[in-house]
Amino acid sequence: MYIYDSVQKTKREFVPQERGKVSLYVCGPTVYDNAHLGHAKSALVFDLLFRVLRANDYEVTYARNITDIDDKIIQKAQKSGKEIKEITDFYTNAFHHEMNKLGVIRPTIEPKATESLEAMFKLILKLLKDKHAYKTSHGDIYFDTSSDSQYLQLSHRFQDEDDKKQRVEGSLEKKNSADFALWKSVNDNSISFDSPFGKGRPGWHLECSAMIEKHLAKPDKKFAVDIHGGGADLLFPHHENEAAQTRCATNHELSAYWMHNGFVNIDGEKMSKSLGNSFFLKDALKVYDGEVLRFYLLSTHYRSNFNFNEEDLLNSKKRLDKIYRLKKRLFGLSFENVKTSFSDSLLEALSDDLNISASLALIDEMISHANETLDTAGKHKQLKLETLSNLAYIEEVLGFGVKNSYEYFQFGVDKQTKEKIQMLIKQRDEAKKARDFAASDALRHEILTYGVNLMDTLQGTFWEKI
RNA sequence: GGUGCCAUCGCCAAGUGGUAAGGCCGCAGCCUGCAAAGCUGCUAUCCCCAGUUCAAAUCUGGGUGGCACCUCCA
Repeated sequence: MYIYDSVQKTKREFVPQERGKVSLYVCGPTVYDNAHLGHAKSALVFDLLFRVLRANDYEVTYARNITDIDDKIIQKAQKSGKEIKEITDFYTNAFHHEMNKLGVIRPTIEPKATESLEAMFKLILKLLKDKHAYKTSHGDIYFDTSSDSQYLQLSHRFQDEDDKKQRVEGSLEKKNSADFALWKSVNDNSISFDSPFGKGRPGWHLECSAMIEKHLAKPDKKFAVDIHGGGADLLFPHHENEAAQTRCATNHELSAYWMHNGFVNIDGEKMSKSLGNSFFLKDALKVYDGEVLRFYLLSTHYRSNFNFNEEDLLNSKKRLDKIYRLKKRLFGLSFENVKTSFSDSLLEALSDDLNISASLALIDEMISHANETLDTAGKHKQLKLETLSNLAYIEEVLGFGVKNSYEYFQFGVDKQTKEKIQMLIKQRDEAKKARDFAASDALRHEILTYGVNLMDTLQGTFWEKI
């Protein structure tokens, strides 16, 4: 398996620290609002990585955190008068529900910040003891970036001297402008946690380092985890800061490989609430089948920036449709797993830094070949078994084609409409039998007004939502 | 201003030194009562200029254009 390491900026062979075992940590959502398409993209990319690692016979421990301590959450709580937990539980549940619809497998561990406070205290105490952190007169604790000679090497940056002075003069008793809060003390009645340093709240960056130490890190290894992932924007400052804390507080580096997924734009513009084009996943899921979104969001290489637009989504759906039509052609056949060269090729493509394009090309070729053979030699049993196995493999590794074909093609059509369509199809079949093509075409026209396409096959007439 | 990324057919998009994958759209044909679906065939020399090389979309230099990050952010 090969992975592009966005810190070393090269694609290199993936070798885990422990033979056959992989630890993977991905920065998850802050649960103060609904998940948007960018969250979906990130979750999907690492879901694919998770699946591909497992298909390569690795035993994977995959942790994706839930940030449930955050200023935005607190603001929301104060404004709405709700309890913090009420808010974070709501959005955490919504997130899980939506991920489920996207076919995202639950990570092995989903640590929460609120459950990792002890691990955070431990890190802070160690950093204070070793003079990598300092306390201000207000009781805040900062990480001293000048105490880490390797600071900024992860994100390949250097410090701007002028900028540095300006910002430090500005406020906060910070030693260096880049110093970041490990602990923010709270003196009033707002929400806080008790700690060895008094009441306060942890800094965001600390959370991930602490969870990794608590759940994944092994003391005798050079790196805390094998792979650390997240959105491209997290490389700096979030990952830089995480890496610095871990490096200074423990005897290991944070991660052996770093993976960053590209951003999702909408119609060429960055998603943002101020622009009003923020596309919440829950809204997209009302209009599109979760798997269509999964397929579309995964259809471009994970490192590229992704430009979301409806036209591309619909084109992409046509490609997924082909998988389901083939599946439909083989409906009812008993499954029997057969080894094929296709699965090897597919895994090879995916194992090359998740080369999805090469994988989809292989899938399309497999589908065409299967359809061609089924057209000419419909009773080709071996081919049918192989094709079923291939489709099963695609389901397992890519999560495409996991639904029932008929349900897939009827997404978003209510029961009443379905019955109506069935009735019209029945009438049309009768007209066809009577060779009254004028009547049959008129009925087809009527059915079309429901946004439905008809297909006459040897097995009968089927319909698909367009 | 600093740092970095990208530029391949009308659209989406692989390939990163050995002579351009795949999908959508389009055209022709097979199949079909007609369609749809499916199948077959056809469609690009890779932003521009210069260089390195037997060989470059792929490496180097210079342009042009787009984008991201610079301490809220997947």
